Parts: sequence; C-alpha cells; structure tokens
Amino acid sequence: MHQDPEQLFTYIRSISELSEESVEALGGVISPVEFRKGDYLLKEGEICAAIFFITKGYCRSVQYSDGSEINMDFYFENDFASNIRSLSQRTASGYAIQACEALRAIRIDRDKLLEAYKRSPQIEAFGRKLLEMMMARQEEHAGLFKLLDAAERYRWLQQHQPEMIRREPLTQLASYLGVSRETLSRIRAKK
Amino acid sequence: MHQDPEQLFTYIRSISELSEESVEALGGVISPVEFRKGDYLLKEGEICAAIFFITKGYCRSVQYSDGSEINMDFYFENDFASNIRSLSQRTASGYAIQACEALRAIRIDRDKLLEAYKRSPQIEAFGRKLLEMMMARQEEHAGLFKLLDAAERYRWLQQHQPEMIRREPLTQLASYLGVSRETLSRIRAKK
DNA sequence: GCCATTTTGTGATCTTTATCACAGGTACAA
DNA sequence: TTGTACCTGTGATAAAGATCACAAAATGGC
Repeated sequence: MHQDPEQLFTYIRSISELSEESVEALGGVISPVEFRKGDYLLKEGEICAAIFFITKGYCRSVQYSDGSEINMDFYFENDFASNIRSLSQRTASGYAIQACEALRAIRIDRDKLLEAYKRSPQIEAFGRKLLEMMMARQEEHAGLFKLLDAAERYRWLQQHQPEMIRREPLTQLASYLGVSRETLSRIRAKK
Repeated sequence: MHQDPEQLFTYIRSISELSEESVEALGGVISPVEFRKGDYLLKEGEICAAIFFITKGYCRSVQYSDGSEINMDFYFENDFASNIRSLSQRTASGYAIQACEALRAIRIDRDKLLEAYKRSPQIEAFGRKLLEMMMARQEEHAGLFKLLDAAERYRWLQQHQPEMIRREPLTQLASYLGVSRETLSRIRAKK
C-alpha cells in the first residue's frame, strides 16, 4: 500500500476538517503518480485536468518565450501544483509543469473532484481552501516585481522561500527572479 | 428598491447556476454600498471582511511603499475587488482598496457568505467559481513582468484592458505597469 | 581519478529605464 | 479671466541591468 495519500490527508487535516467518510470519498479522486527528472506533469498547450500534491522532489512551472525558457514558479513537498486557469476554464495551458528531480505526487483528478464536491461538503470546503491558499501565494508573489528591485527580490526569496535557494541552481533562480544569471551572481557576490 | 443587486445576480447567472432559492439566500449576504472618490473600501492593515462587486465607477488596490504609492490593480464594473489572502487567513491587508471615482458596489459579507455556503450548494459553487476567476486573472497578470519589457506591457494592456487605458491617467498607469511616468510617456510618444 | 559537460564568477560594454529639471497643457474654482 | 494645482512631454544625466566573452569551479559519468 502506498503511503503518499496519507501525507495528503494529513496535510488536508491541518487546514480543514476531514472525516473518515470524506477520506473514503477522496480515495476515488486521487492516485499516486511518479515522474522522472524532466518529465512533464502538464505540457504547454494541454488542458489541465488535475491538481498535483507534491510528496517528494520538486517541480517548476515554465513558460517558453522566443527560444528561452522562463521559470514562473517552483513547487516543493506539500505544495499544490496546477494551472487553475486552464483547469477551471478548460483552456490550453500557457505553460508547462516539469519535474526538476525524480518526483512523487498525488494526482487529484479535476472531474472526479467536481463529483466529490457534490457528495461531501468537507471536500468542497477543502477545494475552496485550496484555491484560497494558491491565490494567497500568488497575490503575495504578484507584487514583488512592482515593489522590489533585483537585489531586494533575491533577499525576499532568502527570507520567504529559503528552500528554493537551497535546492535550485543559480541559473534557474535568475530566470525565476526575472534577472540575468550574471546579475544574480553579482548580487550574491556582494554581501 | 435598489437595482444594483440584480446586476450581481445577472452576472452570477452568466457564470453558474442560480435558482430562486439561492437568490433568496444571497439576499441576506449582500448589501449595496456607495463610496465617494478617494474613499477606502479596504484600508491597509485592516482585516478584509468582504468581497465587493463593482456596479458603477472603478477603484484600485494600492500599496504604500516608502513614501510613494504603487497601483497593484484596477477594478471596473462587473469586477470583484477584495484581498483574498486577508479575507481567508484573517490577516492584516498589505494594501488598500480605494475608489478612483464615485463608486457603487455590492458588498458580499465574508462571514455571511460562509454561512450561506452551508445552506446552498449553488452559492458554494459560485464561491469557488469566483475564486477561480480571480485566480485566473492574477495568474495571467503574474507573468507579465517576467515575460515582457515596459513597452510590451503597455501594448498588452492596450489589447487586454483598453478600459484601463481609457479611464486612468498616465501617471496612475505608469505605477501599475511598474515604470516611471516619463518612460511611459515616451513609450506612448513613439508609435 | 579523469575528462566532458554544465554551472558559476567577473570584466567590459551597451541598452533600458530612472531620476532630475523644467516647460507646456488642461481642468477647475474664485 | 486668472490663478492654482495637477498632469503630461521632453531633454540631460545617472544608474541598473543585459549582453558578450571568457575563465574558474563544480558536477556527473566511466
């Protein structure tokens, strides 16, 4: 028996109520999945049909723009990765989600989740909570570029996402912070 | 009788199901409100307790950062304005929401909405849909600064939010686009 | 360990954008 | 109409960051 679903249930219990019946109902919605480094959880242009709860390893959302690739976000253990826009509006995704290392995750199927909402108010509440959390994360993020310069953004990351700095090579971080790798290297050099 | 609530119901019907009972239930959740130019729908540091559906006029979310103010977003007729992060986590808002002109809106009370969720699955579905829409809006937005330079962001705005360019003075737009007003003026000048 | 490959550091130069300064414009009130 | 306040345009200069080029360091197979 796979232990990863239990990690998801534990996590959900930490943010909302979850009875045994709801766990039962969620069982039909989720499935453990594995990816190798470089594999895609979601490809650019696909319609996103699931939310992934990362249990081991990490991945990135990445957008390809005239030749070069730009990292939009990173998702680590206990994060939820998805393209909510594509998921809810059933439109093609503008970016891909790709494993940066060997990755284990719990796949939460969109259609089955919508079904489960009808059967369990607790699952419904979790779904809303999930959206709120993803929204909050992005709302926090959104302001960074307008408010801070390159060095300040890096310092913000040090304080708020040290995990990212520890695990991600400089070149990838630079693309995430919206600066060239040379500039980030120089920011790091001084103090 | 105030006609603005009907504008909200019409809007909700355009994105999800809404029975007469649900309209009834929503009645207890919402209230029409008015603001004068410059009034605050939400002040910096307050805990956000409502979502505002704009029926007439427009407002902005604005963050104050060492002396100067920076426009985070603008909300026009049929937009929903709120700080979801503050609303759901009951934390102090990092920004204010302020009327740019005389404003009419429907105030959707957070606590009453949470109550209504329990009574009506349709309202619950609307709540989720609402979050999804706000999320999608922000997800689209978030990439702009990483992907585009100043001139490209302005052109993006021309295509996707012409309303904003028509109604908002250059100085305000510049702060929204994350450039100085001089730079935006020069972008406008050429072509 | 050793080589090939990838990643990071650093200087020189170029581009974009900010900042400063000031001049026209526009709106609105007395 | 005549201010007064605010908004916009434009030049000059400064600063931040990109780009190019290459060297040093780290990493991963074998």
